[in-house]
Amino acid sequence: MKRSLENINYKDGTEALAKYAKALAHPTRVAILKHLENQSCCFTGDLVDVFPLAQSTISQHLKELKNAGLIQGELKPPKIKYCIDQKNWMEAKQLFEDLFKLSSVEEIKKC
Amino acid sequence: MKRSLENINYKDGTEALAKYAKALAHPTRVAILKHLENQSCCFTGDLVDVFPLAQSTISQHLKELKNAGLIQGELKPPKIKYCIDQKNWMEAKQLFEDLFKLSSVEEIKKC
DNA sequence: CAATCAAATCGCTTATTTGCGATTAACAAA
DNA sequence: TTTGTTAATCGCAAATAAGCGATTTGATTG
Repeated sequence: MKRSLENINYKDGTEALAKYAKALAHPTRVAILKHLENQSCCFTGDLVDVFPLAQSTISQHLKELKNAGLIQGELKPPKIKYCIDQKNWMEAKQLFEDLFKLSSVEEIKKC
Repeated sequence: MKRSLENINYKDGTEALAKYAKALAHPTRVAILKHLENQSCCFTGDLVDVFPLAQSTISQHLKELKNAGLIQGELKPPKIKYCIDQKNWMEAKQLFEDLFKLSSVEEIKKC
């Protein structure tokens, strides 16, 4: 992929929002998060039972959620308990809120 | 990519949320939306001035935002005025709100 | 009709994502 | 130390996404 040489300077929070959105950009990952919310926490093994996906695939999705900072893994041998990462979860919540806040007030009258 | 033969039945709203998140999963598209919010509306030409990206690239991003339903184009010859699609924008807002609502209340005490 | 201007689309390249099976690593328990 | 269980990682294939220049389309104006 040819990329623009000059790297773009986005406004504050834009890239962070995109990062979180990317993590949410797959239905399985959204479903995992919803499952985490309902079950409080869960193990990878549980998810393999819930979704018709291979263990490696689930693990990969968990990895991406972890990389984005939305979840964290707590070692509970012989399993790993995944939980929502409250700090980043709240940051994401705020970023999405901010994005949707503006327009809902201003857009209607101006557009 | 080998796909699971059985297609997964996600809970209501999960795939819609993932669809919107995917549209937001690129900083340029987030920036475009913020720009739309600030400027009320804009033309593709304007965006080419704002971002160091080719016209075709901007157009592609606009197409994806349009496909996701987040924006709509109004013909204002010889230009096209893009606006937030209020109906879908509100649906997206609601879906993200719902996702983030649950955990913020329940998760802390249970986890 | 011809010229013009904006925006979409095409064709191509490269990067990333998604998925799987197989293997490896990590850790407890026997 | 060996065994068993769980999750991560590797290596691969295929699909998508991201970017660009070039071209085409669509609508207006001369």
